[in-house]
Amino acid sequence: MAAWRAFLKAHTVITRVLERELIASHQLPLAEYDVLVQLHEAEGGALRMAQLADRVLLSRSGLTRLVERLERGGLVLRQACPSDARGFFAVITDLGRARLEEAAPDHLGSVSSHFTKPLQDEQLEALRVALEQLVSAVPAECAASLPDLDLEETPVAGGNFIP
Amino acid sequence: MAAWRAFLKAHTVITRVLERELIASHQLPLAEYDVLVQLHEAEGGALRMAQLADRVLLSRSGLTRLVERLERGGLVLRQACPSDARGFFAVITDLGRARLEEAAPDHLGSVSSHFTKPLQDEQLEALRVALEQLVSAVPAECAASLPDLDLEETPVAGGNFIP
DNA sequence: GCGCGATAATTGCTTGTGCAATCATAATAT
DNA sequence: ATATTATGATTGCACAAGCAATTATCGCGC
Repeated sequence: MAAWRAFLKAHTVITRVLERELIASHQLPLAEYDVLVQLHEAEGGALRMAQLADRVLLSRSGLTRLVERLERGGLVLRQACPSDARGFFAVITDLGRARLEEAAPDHLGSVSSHFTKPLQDEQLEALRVALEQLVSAVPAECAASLPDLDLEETPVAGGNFIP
Repeated sequence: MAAWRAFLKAHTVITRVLERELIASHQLPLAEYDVLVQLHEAEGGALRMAQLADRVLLSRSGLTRLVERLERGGLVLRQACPSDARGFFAVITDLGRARLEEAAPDHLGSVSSHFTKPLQDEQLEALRVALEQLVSAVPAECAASLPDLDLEETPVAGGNFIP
């Protein structure tokens, strides 16, 4: 139980600090930063909406609006999927990459100082293992009842992006 | 970095599952449950608003409305502090205790099956230690800039409750 | 080929939440 | 004593996010 409390507290505290720091230094909310990272890491800088939603741990509707905001800011654009008329890609723009590369060092620094550095290497590794264990331990029934949160990567029709 | 991602994912996934289960079984959001627990554990079933806010990891304004809701439901009541006319106590009612005792077993079961049980005892203990370390590692300047989140328990004027 | 269930994404709606500003009261200093 | 500053709590406001319902399209069975 103490562990559970610590888990909740650590999450809120660290999350808030990181968000503050990222906004202070680059006017970029964490959620938006995360989208940029995921797109940047993805092949062709593009990802289907559903996949992206899974990776940034957001409901599908939440992602729709988030991408909307980013599109307004010119950091991302939406592009219809050629092979599936229902699908859309979110694609990172040059401006998006620029902003990301600008913000990344500071944010990585924040994560390091508030998450990585305070722990010893073995502690960090143990943490990772334990947390991944927790996620994969969530039984299938539960996962199913969570509308918008896939635990395993779900492949999406329409394949990968061809720019 | 993998550890950080795992941390975020574990939190969202587990948190959502627990919330769903608690609502499904007892129509009780996690935040409200948490308030009841904190009050129940507190001496006299009462806590000053600020203290309560810290314990449930909520901003002060957030807590104001949360207590408002609970008061409407009759699970909690607000009571003026005799020694400090600015202060208020949130006090758990009998109905509140009843609802809590009703919900607690199921919720504890949920925490156990999604958090405690999947880990070995040593893992869990290591997790607790690491997470507490993280929280206490947050530097004072950062903590100060977080408006509504005290890391150390702050004593509050007006002392404890005398029913 | 046609209809029917599944799937991708969005939209309406509601709600919970943090921040900044506010009000009232207490504590402190002069 | 009084003025100034600090503190406890609340309110106005804006916003992000989930859920449920909707729309459009795909793919399967017959």
